[in-house]
This record gives sequence, structure tokens and C-alpha cells, in this order.
Amino acid sequence: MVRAAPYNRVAALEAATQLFWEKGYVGTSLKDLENVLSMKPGSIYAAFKSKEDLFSMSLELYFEQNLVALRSLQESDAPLLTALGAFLLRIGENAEGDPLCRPCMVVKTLLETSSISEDLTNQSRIYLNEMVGEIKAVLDLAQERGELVADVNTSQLAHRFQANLTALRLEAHVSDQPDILRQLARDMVEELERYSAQKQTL
Amino acid sequence: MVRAAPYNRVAALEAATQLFWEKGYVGTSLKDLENVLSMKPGSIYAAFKSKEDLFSMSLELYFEQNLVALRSLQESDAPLLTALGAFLLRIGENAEGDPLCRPCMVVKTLLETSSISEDLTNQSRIYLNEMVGEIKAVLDLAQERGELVADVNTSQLAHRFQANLTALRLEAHVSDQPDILRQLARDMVEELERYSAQKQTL
DNA sequence: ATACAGTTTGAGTGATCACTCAAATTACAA
DNA sequence: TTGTAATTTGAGTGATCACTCAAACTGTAT
Repeated sequence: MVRAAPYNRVAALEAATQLFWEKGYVGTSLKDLENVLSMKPGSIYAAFKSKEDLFSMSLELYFEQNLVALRSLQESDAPLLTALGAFLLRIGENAEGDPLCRPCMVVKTLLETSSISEDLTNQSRIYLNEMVGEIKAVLDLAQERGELVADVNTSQLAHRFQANLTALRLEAHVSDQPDILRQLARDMVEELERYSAQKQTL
Repeated sequence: MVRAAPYNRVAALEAATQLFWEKGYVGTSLKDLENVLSMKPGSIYAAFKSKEDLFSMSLELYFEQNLVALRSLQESDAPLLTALGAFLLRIGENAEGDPLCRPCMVVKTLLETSSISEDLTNQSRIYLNEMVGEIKAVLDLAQERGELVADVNTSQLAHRFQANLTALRLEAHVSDQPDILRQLARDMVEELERYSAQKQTL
């Protein structure tokens, strides 16, 4: 009775996400989407209702994938502070094609849509808040495990980490001096590790 | 012989800058510009050649104004590190209508135009590099004056400051928790003042 | 007053925008 | 095989995009 959809919804959403991430909401036309999704306008609208809805779903997918990366940290027993620092160092390497070394799609969306679509702006805001909450959860766990000094405000430190992450991804996009970027990442890691319970006092 | 232009070029450019800053390049239509500049399309094109050129001039104006603010620091004899920190603390207050508490137009442009206009992207990149150079100049002067410890890499610290500034302006745009934002600003100031030559050792 | 050059005007350009829908196609049940 | 409902198709919708240009207007020189 129900015919299987001949398009792969997940694959289509992932392709849309990449396109939107790169070109932004306004900068992406339906022609662009038709090409990338290999779907005609009618199919796109049947499947995703509107360009804005499709963007919203793409943003959600992007967010969920980032959330998964953070959650997986908490499930392993690897040192948490080291793992957080590794994110920064990875951005510092600025490897070609590493998605973490491109500006965050949520941040891009927030900036782009702040006078275009209130819905997308709010969605971005919510995601950023959820992300910082997830970082805080990692830091709380690190405190439980005795990796992080007990007297630090994890909420505050989470915001600091998110700020560093965002700024570093931006710098990776701007900088043409690998040394500067790498050292910037190291400075941020050093700052983070000043709260490590394991570290020797200076 | 030459009739005085009945439009005020500087005022028009400033109005265009505000509009572009808020709505972005793609998000601003010529209709929007006509309204804000009180000019008909023909006049706009006679005066500014194209939408992209007008945007470019607006971005330049924005940049020059920011540059002036930094240069003026070097001409006064007020403590430089304190003055730099004051920028951060001002963002931390997130006062309604304070332009410093809105995301940087250059950063917005860089993110928005990276797949739209190579020219505007390059222009943004250049401005960000000039800004960080100007921050470095302030830090170098601070070293000369003995305000800043001698062994710190001012180029590196300048990049760190710029990253903090950018991230903080972004956070001011996202956050609905004044306390968090204020504390974030204070953390950044504290980090900066660890390089103060005047400060007492911990 | 008249001529004229500089400036503004705004309807109109073709292109592109997001989006629609009747018709063709397809997969499955009977 | 046939009937049917789900899906895809893609030409076409009106709206809006950045932009143009001939005509009207305006300030100045003569």
C-alpha cells in the first residue's frame, strides 16, 4: 500500500545540511538544493514542506551530530579534560576538510538569520544553550572523577570553553598563519588545564 | 558649475552601514536601502555604483571607525591594559543599543559571504588582520611603557584578545543570563591582567 | 530670463526567487 | 493483469531581485 520513498531521506538531509552550512540560508537557492538533492521542486516540497523547514531540519541534524560527539566523551573512560583539549588542538591543526575546522553552522545561522527569521534565530539560540549545557555535563563528570578541581564553577567554565571553541573555529577560517592558530589552540588548552586536578602547581 | 549633491554622502553611508550590519549583505534588498537612504535606485547607483560596492564602502567605514577607537587608546596616557580590559567589561554589561555589544560586522560579513563574494570575504579577512595588528601595536606600546611583562609574545596575545572580543560579542548576542556574560568578561580580563607588569604575584 | 550641465526620478528591464499543481509515473494489493 | 494510491515530475506561478535609462528636475553661470 505504502510505496517506499525512492529518495533517501537521511542522505538528502545530510546533503542539504552540507550545502546550507557552506552557503547559508539566504545564500542557498532552491536550484542549488535541486541539484544537490537530485530532487525536483515538487518532491522537495512534498518531503520537507518549505525551504525554511528543510533548513530547520538540517540545522537540527547538524546539532544532533555535534551533541553525539560530546555525549560519547562521557561514555568512554578516557580523561575528559584531555578529550576536551583535544578538540581545541584538532582545530589548531586546521586540517583540510575537517568539519570541526569550519565555522559552526549554528553560529553562522544565528548571525545570518537574526533579522530574517525569528524561528531560526531562536532555534540557534536553543542549540547553543544545549551545547553549553552538555559541555557543563562533561565538566561535572570530570569533577566527579576527580579530574577537575572541585571549586571551579563548571557552568562558567563551560561558557568559557564554548567561547574558545567558537572563536578558534572562526580563526581557523580566517588565519593563513598555521603557527599562530596552533599556538592559540595551545593557549586555550593551557588555560583549561589550569583547572586540572592532576596538574602540578606552578 | 558643479551642483552640491543634495544627498549627504557620509550620512547615507552611515545609514547603509547600520542596515547592512543588522541584516547582512544578502538579507538587505535595494528596497530596504531606498527607504533608509531616502534615495531612488538611480541615485544609489549613480552614487555608489552597485550594491556590492556600497556594501564594501559600508564595511570600510565600519572598520575605520573601529580602528580609530583602538588608535585613540595609544594617544592617551591612560593605562593600556586597563583600557583593553574595559572593552571586555563593557561588552559584559551588554547595554541596550551599545554597538560594541552586537556581533562584529566584519565577522558577520566573513561568515556570510564566504560562498557568495570572494571580494567581500577577502576584504573582511584583511580587516580582521589589520585589527589584530592594531591590537598588537597597543600591546607593544604597553610593553614599552612597562605595563605589560616583557617576555610575552604580543602577536599571540593580540590574537587571543581578538578571539575573546569576538566570542564575547557573540555571547552578548546569544545570552539571556547577564550574570554569566558579565563573569565571562571578567574571566577574560583576569586572563589579560595575568600579563600585567604591575600585578602582584599570586 | 535663458541655457545648460549635474542630479534625481521611478517605471520598467530580464533574471531569479520560493513555491504550486495537474499530469505522468511508479509500486503494491487484489 | 488491473486498479489504486503514493510519489515524482517540471513547466509555470506571481513576487521580488539587482539594476537601467530616458525624461524631469534643479542649481548655477551667463
